[in-house]
Amino acid sequence: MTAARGRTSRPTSRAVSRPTGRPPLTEERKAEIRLEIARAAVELFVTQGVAATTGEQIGAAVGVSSRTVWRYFPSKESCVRPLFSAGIDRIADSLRRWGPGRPLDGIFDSERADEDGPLAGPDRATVGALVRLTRTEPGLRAIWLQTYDEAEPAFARALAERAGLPADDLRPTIQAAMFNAALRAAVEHYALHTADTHPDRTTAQTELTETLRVALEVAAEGVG
Amino acid sequence: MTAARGRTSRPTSRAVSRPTGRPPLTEERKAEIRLEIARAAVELFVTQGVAATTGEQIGAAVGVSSRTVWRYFPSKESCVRPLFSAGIDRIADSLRRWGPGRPLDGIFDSERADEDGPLAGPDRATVGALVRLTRTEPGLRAIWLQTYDEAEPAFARALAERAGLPADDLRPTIQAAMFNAALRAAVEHYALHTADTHPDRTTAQTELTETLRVALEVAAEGVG
DNA sequence: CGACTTTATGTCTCTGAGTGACATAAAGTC
DNA sequence: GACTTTATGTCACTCAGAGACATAAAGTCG
Repeated sequence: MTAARGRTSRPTSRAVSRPTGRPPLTEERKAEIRLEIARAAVELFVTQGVAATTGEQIGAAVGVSSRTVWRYFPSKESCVRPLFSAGIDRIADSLRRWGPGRPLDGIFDSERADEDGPLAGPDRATVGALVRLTRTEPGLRAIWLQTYDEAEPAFARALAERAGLPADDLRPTIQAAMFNAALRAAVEHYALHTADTHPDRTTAQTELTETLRVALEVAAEGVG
Repeated sequence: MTAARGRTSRPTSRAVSRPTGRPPLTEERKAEIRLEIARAAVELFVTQGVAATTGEQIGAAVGVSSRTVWRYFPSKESCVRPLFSAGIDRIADSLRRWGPGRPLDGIFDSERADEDGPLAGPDRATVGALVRLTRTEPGLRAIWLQTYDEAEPAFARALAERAGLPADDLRPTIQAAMFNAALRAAVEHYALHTADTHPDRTTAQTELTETLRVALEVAAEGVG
């Protein structure tokens, strides 16, 4: 197992006089392990299907017992979440850093969408396949939706702040849901229609950026 | 058990010479049973929490074995779906009957939203409580999201048709997702903020209609 | 009425997800 | 090496959910 065995990294900042003993895993290390389990799970889900893969198999693929898998993830399907949430987290960060008064449609190009957008990173192709799997695997679909759903309150807060409204106001709440849904639909559309037609990475990324640009445009226009 | 026992209703139109034997349950009868199980499940979920209620208990509450519960629903949490989907189905019907060229914001008032809108019907209060439960019960949240998610393709087709575009075009797909999300967010906001402040039925319904009107307005405006 | 047929539900059994309790190993301090 | 804390493994358990089969319900036809 390349993953979960031992190997505590040094915590950078000393907490105020921690008692002696084995130092706990850093959050970074935990995230690494989670990601390793996630990749193994996706590999199995794609090749065998979700129902046919057991927690035991997922653990074995990383050299870990099933019990440990459940310590890192609350359910079998949720093992894919780190792959899903990476892209959304980048968008949420972009939105958070975005100042008030500026139009939303500047988010991606200013933030180097080619590298930082959703579906970026080393798992681009994997996540694409995973999103496609969402169509046939209801359990994965649920995780996919849940991942976006959990980002929604943060969007709502940001939009409410920009508009100078209370955080639980109806309008920014609805706008956040719409913004979120537009992004999700765009990523899905990309994964389903244009992903595998462009094996070349840069072309594919350009397509994705264009798709997201349309999403922001439609979000700004509204549904007529 | 008031529910699932026997009692086949007469199929209205004879299928072309069905062979002899016990007639199958009509779809209406099946829907009745599903609804009865759903109500019992919600009752238990609200009072005990989801984790604490077993399939056996749900079945017992309707006088049916757990095996039968799984014949009507694929999972414990999905027992609540009939309550959730009723409102969305009404909206989908409204949208389907809506002619091309007309603005979306006429949907509800013309369709007597007070009686036919989401959260209408005898289960109005129950569904409100259920939507609130969604905040603390991830399993129910997943069903709630899934219910709306499944309505999305129909919305996308309707919008694509209105715009004279192919069904899988990017823009109507995104618009459908936004429209859907706006409705969902509005219903949630209503259930969380204004539902129990108006125990009076008509006042509550008026509030809901107003909330939905805002949702359609925001959907039409877009997120600025 | 009873023989026959089809459907709905119950019973039994099994796999696997997920949890809690406890044992053991890893990785540090003194 | 003694001691402490954390991470993981092992074992035992509950329950969700599915498959196989038996039985009951509800009809038709003689």
